Amino acid sequence: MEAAEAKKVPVPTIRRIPSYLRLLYQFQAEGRRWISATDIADSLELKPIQVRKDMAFTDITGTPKKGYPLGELIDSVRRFLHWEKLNQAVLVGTGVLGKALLSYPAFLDTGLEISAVFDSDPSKIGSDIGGFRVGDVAEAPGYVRENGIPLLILTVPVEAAQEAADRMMEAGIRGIWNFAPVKIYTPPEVFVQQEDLFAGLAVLTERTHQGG
Amino acid sequence: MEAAEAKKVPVPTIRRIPSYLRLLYQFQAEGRRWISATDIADSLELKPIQVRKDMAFTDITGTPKKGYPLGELIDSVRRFLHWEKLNQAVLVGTGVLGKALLSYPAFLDTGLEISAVFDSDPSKIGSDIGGFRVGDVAEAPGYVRENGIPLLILTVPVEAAQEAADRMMEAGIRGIWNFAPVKIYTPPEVFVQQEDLFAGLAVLTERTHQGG
DNA sequence: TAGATTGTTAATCGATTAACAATC
DNA sequence: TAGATTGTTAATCGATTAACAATC
Repeated sequence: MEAAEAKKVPVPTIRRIPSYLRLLYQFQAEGRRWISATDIADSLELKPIQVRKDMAFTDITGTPKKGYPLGELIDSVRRFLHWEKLNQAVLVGTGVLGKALLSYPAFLDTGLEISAVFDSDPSKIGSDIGGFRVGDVAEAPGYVRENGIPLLILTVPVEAAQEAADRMMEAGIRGIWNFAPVKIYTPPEVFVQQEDLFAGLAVLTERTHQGG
Repeated sequence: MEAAEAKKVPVPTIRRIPSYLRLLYQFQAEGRRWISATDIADSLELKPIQVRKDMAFTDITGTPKKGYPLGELIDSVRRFLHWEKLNQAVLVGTGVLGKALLSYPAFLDTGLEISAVFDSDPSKIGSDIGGFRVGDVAEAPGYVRENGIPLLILTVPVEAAQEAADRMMEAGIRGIWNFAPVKIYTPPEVFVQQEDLFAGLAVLTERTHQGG
């Protein structure tokens, strides 16, 4: 017999929540104390019912007529995303995309902490990129194992992605943020978030040509 | 009275199709002539019925028992995405993300052509980034209007995104690929593809903590 | 031929939206 | 108080999956 499984939160809900959080910080900067689902929905062109349904997945409790207490709502949303604590990651692959992520200013307040950076290119190993000293990818698994790093940001070329992922999974990686435009195969306990620029480009070109 | 509207293709379908296309190029490199939905599904860990349903939105016709003729299928998929012809874009904002996109090697075969690059920072205007000479953003609307550029790649900071989008829409931009993590408001005829890194990060952190 | 595969029609599943009682 | 808003339960909508006849 099994314990009752907590119902999985729908992916579309998870994806909307960071946009709510950004808005909540804005409202906070404006000195607001209470925020209703209607306030959020109006700003993001969503329906209030959808915002309420999403918020119900966090542990916030609203107050009829007033909405949600802003400070508590921010905390609740951050806990939901696990952004209230540090999420340590190693980044493998210092091509243009890897470099961009290393210098991306907006990862503050997400709890994402890139704690080490690796590459296989001897001409890059030992160099400094965005304040990180680039290590030899051969040393990455040891680093991950010793420090119990849960997350891998994978920004290597397509041909190198599966091999790199395999080595890091052996070292205990639990989740992979994959920017290489290729499917990587993992056992069910390792989660892969595929970031596919071409999927986005496809939606752009297909939809822009509609009726145009 | 209206003409019968062509049924809109579901966004999840559009997003999967570039991954099919990459795989088809691989099969082509291996010398294959016929590809079945099962071949594709096995490689991508999808169900064959889903691949067949997706392919039905392109203009390919398969052959029972054999599958799809590979060359025709590639053409059909590229036409579906409008990647068989040039998709001209201007890029505004040469921060880390903009630079990365300008140097991103994988945009070949997508029909995306960045034809000009602009920034508002005087220290960047006139400089060379990834082989592009950076123009003054003030000149961007004129360039877009004169050349009939349909697409805008928006990689400016959050605070500048709406204003930049507004100027470019006045100049006739039809679709916006927005990398700034903020909602931009557009009239219904201008399509926005929001590329939100934080949405992806949210899925990664939420799912990786599940049961872990 | 027999069996693998397509394309179509129907069933299922899951997310969004609506309705509404409770309430500060 | 009256009205705006929450949280819950039900209805709708759209995408995925199943079933199956047609067929090379």
